[in-house]
Amino acid sequence: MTPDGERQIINFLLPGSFFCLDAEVLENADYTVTSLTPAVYAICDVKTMLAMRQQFPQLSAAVNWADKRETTIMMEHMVSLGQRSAGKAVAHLLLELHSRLDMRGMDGNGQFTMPLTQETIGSALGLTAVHVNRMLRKLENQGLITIDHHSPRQVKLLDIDALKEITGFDSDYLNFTNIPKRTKAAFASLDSAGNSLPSMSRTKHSKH
Amino acid sequence: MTPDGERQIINFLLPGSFFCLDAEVLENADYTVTSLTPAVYAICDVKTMLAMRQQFPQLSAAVNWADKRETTIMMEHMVSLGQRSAGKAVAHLLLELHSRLDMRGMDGNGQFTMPLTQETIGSALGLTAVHVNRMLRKLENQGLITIDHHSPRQVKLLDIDALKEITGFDSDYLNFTNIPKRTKAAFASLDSAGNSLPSMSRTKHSKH
DNA sequence: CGTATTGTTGAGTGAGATCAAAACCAGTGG
DNA sequence: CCACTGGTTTTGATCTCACTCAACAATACG
Repeated sequence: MTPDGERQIINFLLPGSFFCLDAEVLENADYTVTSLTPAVYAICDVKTMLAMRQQFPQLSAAVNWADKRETTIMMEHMVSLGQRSAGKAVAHLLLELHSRLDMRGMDGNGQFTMPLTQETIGSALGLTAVHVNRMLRKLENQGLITIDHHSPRQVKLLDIDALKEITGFDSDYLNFTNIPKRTKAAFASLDSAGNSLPSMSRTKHSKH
Repeated sequence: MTPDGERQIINFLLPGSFFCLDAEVLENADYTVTSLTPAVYAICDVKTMLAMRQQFPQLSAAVNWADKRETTIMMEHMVSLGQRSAGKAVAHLLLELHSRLDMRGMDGNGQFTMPLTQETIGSALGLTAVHVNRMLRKLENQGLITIDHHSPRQVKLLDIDALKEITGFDSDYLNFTNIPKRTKAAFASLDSAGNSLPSMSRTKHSKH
């Protein structure tokens, strides 16, 4: 929140998300977490977390993977905030939510329940609720989406390919194929080599 | 970069920054890193990194601390992109750069060298170079800053308190007092207790 | 020097904000 | 079952901040 009462939504947590991982190393956060729906969550205290990281390095890496994925999504949100027009930003967000839910099997071909109000969408994209409304209506008039406002709010993407084309949506930033080969290789060699520290880092100089 | 050639700058790396830590767990990044000035950097391969994390858990936590700090700065940039007016966003960025350099002793009372062009600032804040120019000129006319455009570009903040007041700048998000007590305590107890996994996580339910 | 990059300024335009009012809907309580 | 309430969506009219286009000045650099 800003001093004058505006808020910026940083990210949307979906089922399966880790959050507040910074509590491990940061004294206090300058953000808050609120739930838009009833939700189930688990708290893991710092001591447990750090013990886990020491005893199960690969599990620790997996947590880092999930964490970095959230950061990547944040970056994509920054692109929407800074570079995309209102219409594209709204459509992009719908595609993102659809994609993230889809890979957990939580949607049926383009349709998903979306508990976000237009005001909430606006707070995420830096737009007013009024303008979000106009953009949604435009997408609906273009035959790209339909929205059923009866709770629970349902969104249906009618032409995903067209939406992707319009917004330049590239799902690569969501579809990480899990831990990369180099990471697996590193763990494998660490297991066999008895944990000796490999080569020192190299120092390089960049041109302007 | 977007398909239509626009770019969004995610963050500015200053001397001492870690970057591309996601290479540990992500196959490929959808961002690039470029240097605006000659720079010196070191590469640490994944294997070395993971070995370090296993052998020196506290060093690992320190790296995570630096990493989370970057994420916090990104969040503040999202606030600028989504909620702040152009003038406030520009002033806020100047205050941030000043603060970050100040805590490394790289500025002299409000003055620092800033290799960013107005186009670069625009790409970070979602503004055009022309409008960044107007905002900078306004700040200068208000007697809040001066800029010397002879290379190396010098910025001087004449009234930091006024700038903070105007932009709602709160340096808390930069001034983390290093590792928090709970983290230190966790490490201490882990050292003495022989690394047994403490209590399991608790599951909770949130209301709507 | 000459050329490319960066900064500056003005005039006109437009995307999105603001203000305001009405319709719709989900709960609540009588 | 209905009236009442608060939150959400919808639409119109107006305004404004920031963009676009364009020209020129200043500076950097080979």
